Amino acid sequence: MYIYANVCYSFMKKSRTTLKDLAKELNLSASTISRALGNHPGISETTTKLVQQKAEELGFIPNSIASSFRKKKTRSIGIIVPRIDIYFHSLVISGIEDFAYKEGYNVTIFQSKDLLKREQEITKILQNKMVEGVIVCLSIETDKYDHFKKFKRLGIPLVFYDRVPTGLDVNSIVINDFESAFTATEHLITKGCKRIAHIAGNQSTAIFKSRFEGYKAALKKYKLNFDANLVGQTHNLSYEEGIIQASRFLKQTDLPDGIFCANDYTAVSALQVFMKAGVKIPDETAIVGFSNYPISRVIEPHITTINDRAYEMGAEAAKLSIRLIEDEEESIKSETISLKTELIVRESSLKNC
Amino acid sequence: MYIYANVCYSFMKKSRTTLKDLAKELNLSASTISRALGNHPGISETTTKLVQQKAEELGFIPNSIASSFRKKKTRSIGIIVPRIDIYFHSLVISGIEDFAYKEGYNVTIFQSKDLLKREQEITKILQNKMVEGVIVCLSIETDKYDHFKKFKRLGIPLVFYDRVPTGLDVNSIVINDFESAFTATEHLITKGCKRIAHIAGNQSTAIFKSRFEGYKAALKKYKLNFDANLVGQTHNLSYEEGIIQASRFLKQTDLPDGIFCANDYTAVSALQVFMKAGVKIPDETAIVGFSNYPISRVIEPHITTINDRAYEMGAEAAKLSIRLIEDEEESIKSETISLKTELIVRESSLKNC
DNA sequence: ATAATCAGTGCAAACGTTTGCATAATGTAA
DNA sequence: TTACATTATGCAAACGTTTGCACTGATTAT
Repeated sequence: MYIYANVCYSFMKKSRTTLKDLAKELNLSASTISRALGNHPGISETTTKLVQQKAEELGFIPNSIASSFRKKKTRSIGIIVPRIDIYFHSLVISGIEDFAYKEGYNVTIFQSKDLLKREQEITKILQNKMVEGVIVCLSIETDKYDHFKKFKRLGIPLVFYDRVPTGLDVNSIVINDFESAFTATEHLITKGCKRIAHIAGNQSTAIFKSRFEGYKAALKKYKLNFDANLVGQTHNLSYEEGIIQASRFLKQTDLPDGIFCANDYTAVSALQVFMKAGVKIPDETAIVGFSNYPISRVIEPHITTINDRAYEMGAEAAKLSIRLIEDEEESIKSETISLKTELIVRESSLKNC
Repeated sequence: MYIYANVCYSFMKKSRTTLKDLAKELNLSASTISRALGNHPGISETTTKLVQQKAEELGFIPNSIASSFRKKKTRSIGIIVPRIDIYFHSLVISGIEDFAYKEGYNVTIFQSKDLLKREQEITKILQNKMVEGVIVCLSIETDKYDHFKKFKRLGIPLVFYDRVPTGLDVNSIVINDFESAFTATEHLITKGCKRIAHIAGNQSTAIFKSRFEGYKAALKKYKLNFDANLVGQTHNLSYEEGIIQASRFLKQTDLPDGIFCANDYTAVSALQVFMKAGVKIPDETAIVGFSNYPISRVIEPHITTINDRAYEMGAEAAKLSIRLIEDEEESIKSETISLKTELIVRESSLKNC
């Protein structure tokens, strides 16, 4: 006795309709179809209409892989960021995606997780001609740049943002950290602060070094003493490190009457540590942060901070990248675009003076 | 007199070395090269070594477009999110990217910007066989799902997360919002709250409706009155809307002694509005939020909240998507994975009872 | 010694689209 | 009418890789 089973091959390849199918259907050549769909001027209007209608009817979907392969254009951009879930980067990516979308490009994202090794792996993947341009924010570990050299040889334009290679001739989008920090510190000074502390980021990273320099330059300009005891070095500007440094400031015999923090997280720490100790913010100590994180406009008192233009940075990066992709005569010169930041004044620095 | 210029065509196509180049160089056929590079068992060890060494030497980079084209496999996944710069989504994407990267897939990201029309456009783009799987969080406007149907016909597996189509048989990763809200409310009740308010999200969105239902169910179980005056409906759970609703609660003759908020932003609003009015948190009014945003563990008092497992949600979505892509016999059944949430108890609900 | 097996390699087609060039059909000017 | 320009379409190659099949020469089994 035998039992016959009726097997249903649900996975049978649903083969798509191709150009050729359409061609056969309409008794035209594949080339005519291709041109008609692309609104090529050489094709008569009637044929064009006919083809487009039939394509719609048969649910024709062009195989963009085949097209990319033939045209050697993928219309896609690769992005390497340390992590996506850092607010700053998510904003930048949003700016990139928005601009790229408008221009008909799509974006493929990779996280280096701040590991040099992973960053190197990713560059290898991206070189397989999957992307026409690459936008990068370096991992914190990155201290050599050989893995990026191949892109140049392959004619794939590279744009860096925020954390950019030092001493190299590259395209980059940055803000002027020095100037921004100077402005922030100056703001505290004009509000009457005389003894201004700084919570600093990792000094091996150029941007945090610049912020520190900007702070010192402002002090110098207004002839205020620089006191090393009023500088709290941190490794990664975390909330917890901010608490440690602010607590250290609190132990000084002479309290600082202003604190410029290299980011908003540590500004929150400083705010909370000082308030808990009974120090009045901003009247006894004013506080300025950096980056305009969402929390800065929510925590009380709201924190004065620097708008670091993350979204615009992304949009500019995409714009530059696409220009470099599409420019016939690939420019030899590299470009650095520096975005104007903006001081957002809120309660945390509004002392009556 | 003539001046001769030496023109340097810097844009001359730097043509890559191809398989054929390698083949010619080594007097082997392209197929042998291809197999050797893929460590095909049919090729002798000596030849394999030889080829790989030469490939390295000539800086051969496989053209993955050609490979994708031939193999009909792109190893890439498309993601559609409302916006990248919402912390929740950036976490989910991080989870997706991490898992996908480990499996050798890459991810291409699109933002619907919460617009149905843009979502529809994106689905069209994604159907061009650029991706093998698609992961989606619906736009807030989306109330019809026809634009997703083509994916099924094309055999491209679709996985939804968080905001998923209602009444449709789809793959999805969600948390149990009902149960989570129930737990959160129950927590307030066991802390002694008798008059519990709720700041609710848009009730046309399933997840916020479920949270509201969970809140009501907990009240019912513990025989507490449901008071419509203690429910603040919002459109998008923004910080500002939270302030409006919390202020409304404050005007009641009988203040709520507990507030369950459908997200952490509105929990912050409630916290601040009540504190400013001199209400002691948590002793007079306890507060619980939802989603475990970074701010909830930073603001003082720290906010009790629900960990909504965003990262894990992404990882699970990627895992399911890849399984569906690689499974030969494309399963007919669709799957819904519900992740366990977790109540994170912090100061804002720790009243002495 | 013959047949069968097997390891190692090559041939050639295929994937679906695009595009330079050729061709056919029509219109226009001399 | 002839020559030429114009318009609309088709032909066929190309993009670089992968893969089924065929082939060769060597080894093993009968």
